[in-house]
Amino acid sequence: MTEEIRTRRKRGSITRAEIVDAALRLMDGEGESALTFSRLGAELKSSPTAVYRHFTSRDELLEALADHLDGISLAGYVPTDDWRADLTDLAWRAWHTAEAHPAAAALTLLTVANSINELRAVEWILRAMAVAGLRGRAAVVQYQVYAQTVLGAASAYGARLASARTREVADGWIQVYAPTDPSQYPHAEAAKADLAMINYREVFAQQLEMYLSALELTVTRTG
Amino acid sequence: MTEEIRTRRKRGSITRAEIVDAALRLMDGEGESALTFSRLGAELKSSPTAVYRHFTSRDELLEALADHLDGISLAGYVPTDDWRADLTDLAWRAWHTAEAHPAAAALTLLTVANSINELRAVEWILRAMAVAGLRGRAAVVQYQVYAQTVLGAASAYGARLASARTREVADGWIQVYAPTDPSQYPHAEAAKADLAMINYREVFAQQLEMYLSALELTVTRTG
DNA sequence: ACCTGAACACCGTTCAAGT
DNA sequence: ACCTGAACACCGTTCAAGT
Repeated sequence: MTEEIRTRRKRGSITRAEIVDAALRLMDGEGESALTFSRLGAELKSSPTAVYRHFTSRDELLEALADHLDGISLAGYVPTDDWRADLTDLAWRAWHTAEAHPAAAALTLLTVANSINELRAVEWILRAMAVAGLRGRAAVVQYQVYAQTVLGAASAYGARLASARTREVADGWIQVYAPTDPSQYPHAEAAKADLAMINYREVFAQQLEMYLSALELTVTRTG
Repeated sequence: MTEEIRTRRKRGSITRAEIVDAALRLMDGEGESALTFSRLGAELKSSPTAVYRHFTSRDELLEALADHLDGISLAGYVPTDDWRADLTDLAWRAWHTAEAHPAAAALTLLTVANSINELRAVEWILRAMAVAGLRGRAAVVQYQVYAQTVLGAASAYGARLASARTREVADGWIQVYAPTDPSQYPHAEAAKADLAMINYREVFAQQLEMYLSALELTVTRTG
């Protein structure tokens, strides 16, 4: 039993950025369930309710967290004149962010944040589409297809890592399917060993390559 | 003020299927926040704790819900010898399930359920890959790419519909981006009108078509 | 894998009062 | 968009007792 000693925090000493950092640290360490006002207060060495001076609700905090993850992904990114290299770079940045912050990525990557770093991402992706030769509606549709492909895969990866971490299962590998009556599922049964050995990074690499090839085909057919 | 009258439910009169149906009805009507033991009890005309005789936790109920959604998607599906038609059919079935049950789809579609209907889906998709000419590891990787593409898009769609429903925003259209300094984001600024008019069904159709074309190319190159 | 009501530890949020 | 502690309505889960 240690005595809880806490000196009153000075007026204005808590910032939104500090709160978002604390929230991310909690989720990285112990998953989504660790993100409570009580735990945040302890992490910030303040009262749990102090967070309400900076965010009106838990949802608003999550929106800020989504923007923060976008910011992490984009940090240091510099566009080039090679659209395919740029879209590959941006995709792996999202993937690595999900890998570093799985619980937060699973929770926020699929929601539209309408925030500043999301806008920066939109700008860079649309720029790459323009370099590829796409304009107007076609460029916007491809932005959506690209974003859906990358963010869907990254957040699924985050969800798998987060649930694996809480269930103490090995990372990156799918669980084995164990049908009660294998003869009813011949293809799944035959693929059992390969299903048990899937590496998600390789699947993402394949998915990205297929999308970019299809995009290149679309572009050359149009241009 | 109406008097709450509830007769004791008979032993064995509550089934897992009935509970899952009630859970889905609650989420369809009022979103994820409506899925509480208290609301479930009211829906089942039973004690909230009766659910614990059939599921050991809320998480286990969600796993059963995930399986139920897979079952809804597959209902009436009959495979053919046209792999491209089959993969298109299965993809739109997932999409329409997300459209009919957005909150439940957003919550469960991205998690691995390891359940019977998920196994049925794996079997049908691997069968289509086999018809396309893929075997072994290559078939399993393509199963993963396909599933990630379709489920990522469907659950993102569900999440958007669910948040639009709770926020009373029009369905199927993206919110307008409103940058504070438009000149910093020239491509996003120029695409503003098109971004505001995106139809997600069309984006999904495009994404699916691009994946299937890329798959066809892979297959013909290999075979 | 029977159904119920009371109880427990917790959670997000509000608000009057302190600096 | 200041920080705190008490309070409120709720939530998932447990458990002894009823059928």
